[in-house]
Amino acid sequence: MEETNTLMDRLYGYLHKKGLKQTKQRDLIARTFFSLNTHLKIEELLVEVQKKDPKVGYVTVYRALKLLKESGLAHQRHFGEGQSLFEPAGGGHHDHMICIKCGNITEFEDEVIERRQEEVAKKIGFKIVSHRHEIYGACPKCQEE
Amino acid sequence: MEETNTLMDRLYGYLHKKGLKQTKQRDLIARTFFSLNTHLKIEELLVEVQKKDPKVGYVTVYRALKLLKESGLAHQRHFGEGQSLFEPAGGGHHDHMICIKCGNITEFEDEVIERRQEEVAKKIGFKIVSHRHEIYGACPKCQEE
DNA sequence: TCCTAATTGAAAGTTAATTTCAAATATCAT
DNA sequence: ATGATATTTGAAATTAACTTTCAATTAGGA
Repeated sequence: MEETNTLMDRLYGYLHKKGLKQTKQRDLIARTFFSLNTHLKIEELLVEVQKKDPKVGYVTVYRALKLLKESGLAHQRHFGEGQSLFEPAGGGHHDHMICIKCGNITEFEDEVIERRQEEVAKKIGFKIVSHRHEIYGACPKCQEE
Repeated sequence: MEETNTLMDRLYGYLHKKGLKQTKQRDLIARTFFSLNTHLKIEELLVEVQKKDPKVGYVTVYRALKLLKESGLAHQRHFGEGQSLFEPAGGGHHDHMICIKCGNITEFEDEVIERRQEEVAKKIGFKIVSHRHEIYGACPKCQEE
């Protein structure tokens, strides 16, 4: 996968810059994460990783994701309650629509909302650093039933 | 406080309807919560409640807030990480701006964003049940320094 | 007042995240 | 290639926030 290799290179660059090491576990975890290219719980990624190497433990996946987050290559999301999800930080900014029935997550981006939000903040003199906008409801598939 | 009494009446109505009991602890907790009228962690509300009655425990505050939530008189929010916050559900819907320096929370509501969000969802056939829109950054006061 | 179901509070249990630590491993300098 | 050394790994222990359990207490209708 093309994209995965680019992201791996970025990871190697970060590791080198920080004096950290390249290990086979980290390599496997990051590669798996990037190629799945979706929103995953730590446990879910662990399962995928263990298909390749059953000896890798939860903590190693946990730490690898933490590292990816620090390096800017992954985002950690906290939808609703429960475990957090990680997603590769490939494209630009986007927000999320979460199906409360099947759990499916759709990304969206809307220029009008983004701009309007800037205006709302400016009006009260608030300086935006980040934001999250999540829409919960039923995806098309789950409305059929 | 006028508003507090109205909310207390709504609570009593709910309790009666559900066959639940009116107790001095619940009364104190709800009254304190409504009169503070802000975003509070369970622990924070506990501290306030204990100023009046030191014997009230964490679990009782926890359960009282759960009840207020079920009755629609409080909303539970999960900003960032850590503990959740509860706020009285007095007014209508609103979203939040959170200062990442001082923790101050400002509410906002914008018709343009609300409407636009409906359109975005409609476009992909997603049926909105709820949403949350949080803006993180620096409040006016924290930008001065 | 009495009876019964609801409530309280302390302690125990749960869930997800995080830290600790000894053994293993990667990288740097020979 | 070899050795020295700092990093990494994985299991187990710890933490943090929330939730449940259970015996004793209390509210409120009969």
